[in-house]
Amino acid sequence: MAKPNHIPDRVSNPLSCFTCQSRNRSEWCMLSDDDVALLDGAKVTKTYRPGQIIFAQGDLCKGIYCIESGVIALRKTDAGGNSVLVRLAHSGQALGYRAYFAREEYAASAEALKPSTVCFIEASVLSGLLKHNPTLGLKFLEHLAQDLANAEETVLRNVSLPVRIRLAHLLLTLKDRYGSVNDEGNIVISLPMKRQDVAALLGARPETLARTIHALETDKVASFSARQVMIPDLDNLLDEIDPAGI
Amino acid sequence: MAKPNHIPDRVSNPLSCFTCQSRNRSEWCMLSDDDVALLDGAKVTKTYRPGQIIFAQGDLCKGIYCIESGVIALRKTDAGGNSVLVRLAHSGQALGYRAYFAREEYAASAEALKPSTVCFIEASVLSGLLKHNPTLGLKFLEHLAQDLANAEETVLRNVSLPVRIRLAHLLLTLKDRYGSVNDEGNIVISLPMKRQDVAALLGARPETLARTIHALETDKVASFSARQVMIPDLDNLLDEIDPAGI
DNA sequence: CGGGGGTTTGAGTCCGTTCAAAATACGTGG
DNA sequence: CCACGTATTTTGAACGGACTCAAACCCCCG
Repeated sequence: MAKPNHIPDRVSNPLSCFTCQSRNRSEWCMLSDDDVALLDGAKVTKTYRPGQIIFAQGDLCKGIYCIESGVIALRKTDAGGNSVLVRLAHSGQALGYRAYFAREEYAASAEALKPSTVCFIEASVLSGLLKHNPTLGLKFLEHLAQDLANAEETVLRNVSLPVRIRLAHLLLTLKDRYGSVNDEGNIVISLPMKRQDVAALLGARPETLARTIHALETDKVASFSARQVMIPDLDNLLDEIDPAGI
Repeated sequence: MAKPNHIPDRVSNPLSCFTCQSRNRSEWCMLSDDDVALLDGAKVTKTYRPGQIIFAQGDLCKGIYCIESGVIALRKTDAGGNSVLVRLAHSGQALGYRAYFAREEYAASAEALKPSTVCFIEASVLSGLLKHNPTLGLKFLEHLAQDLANAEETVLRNVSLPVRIRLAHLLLTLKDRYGSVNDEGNIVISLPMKRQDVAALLGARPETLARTIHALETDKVASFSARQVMIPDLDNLLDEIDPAGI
């Protein structure tokens, strides 16, 4: 009677919202102690292993999720089976709020890329908090507005820039979260996903990505091995994005 | 001392928010009479002729706009001069709320495509209304969430569908707002924009659009003349989008 | 040590782009 | 209302980036 692998583990003794470090970096940071207590009592915490699905595109939205730790990919697929990776979500970020506020079904699937702990907050609890706390709504407004800016930026980049430059842009943003500097002073990025997903994030095929990676290595801009990216000189990468160096 | 053409006309005797038909179709529909009075007293109404700019990408956001009548294009341009048309906005819709809620500069320019009347509401007035009316914030949350869904849908379509099918999709949505049926029972769409803008909406070059239009005409799906599109049989258009007819 | 998913490579094709020129529509002033 | 100049749209030819399909290669894991 082993548990099927696709069922996440319910955490029986989860972290309290009061001590949750992620909360301070999230939209919940301004809640009163009473409201945090409410949140804490209502949340359901689960853990997901890489590949497990938190919610699937088309599912009814019954609340929103909050990532305590881990990395989640939001993947969107069309009728023809084509798919893109909309974005990555990290600890402290909410999940599923778009569908919640639009009163729609999920327009994307959420899949754990790393072992992740995620709390679920039911719609009724959330709507209570929102009525109670006007600034909570404003936080979500800010978040959605920035998501929208990112999405529109992506539209523009996808139609106007070749894959090579889009990849350079992506490495630059991944560097901030997943980058470090090694002994030789090179920037090293530990990618949280496989090649397929990097391609899906760029709106390109895996084959195209492989070729583009090869080209960047030939030009000494970056070297890739498994999920490690080494960038010997950041200026070279920046030159990709802005050849003129303006 | 004629007024320069790029300066919009300030309307000295504008329509009251109480009688504004557009308000009922907008996020403002649920305001109390007191709040409508506040809005009415604070708004500044201007008219714009085709080509005039309501706000420009990079400008500081000092409030939001509300379209009383007309058609506005939101255009986004990158450093290299590439640009896409993000969306069209119509009477009853707000403008510039993304920048307002994200506390950012405008990420796109708003340009009148048709003669348009637009009201401006200052940030201080708006923030007062938002504090006062939690449901106003929820309305904007819903709007932003739907905008985000559209933007992500656009990302997916742009990377996975050819221009021809994207154009078919576009015609289908334009039909709802700009379409009518003529004497012979054909659907006729009066495009509110020039070819360049249709291309920018598809994320394609004008030349590509011209060729694609030619192809659709050859296949008897639609015929284009100036800004009129005639669709003799809607099924043909639907077949473009879903060739299998599933 | 043998699968099997993921990645890479190769060859060929297609779609969309670029650049240039011709045709057409448009607005403006006479 | 027509003529003119300008902007837009269309057409053509050639190029190129990304895709498809297919096979080989590689890990990684059982």
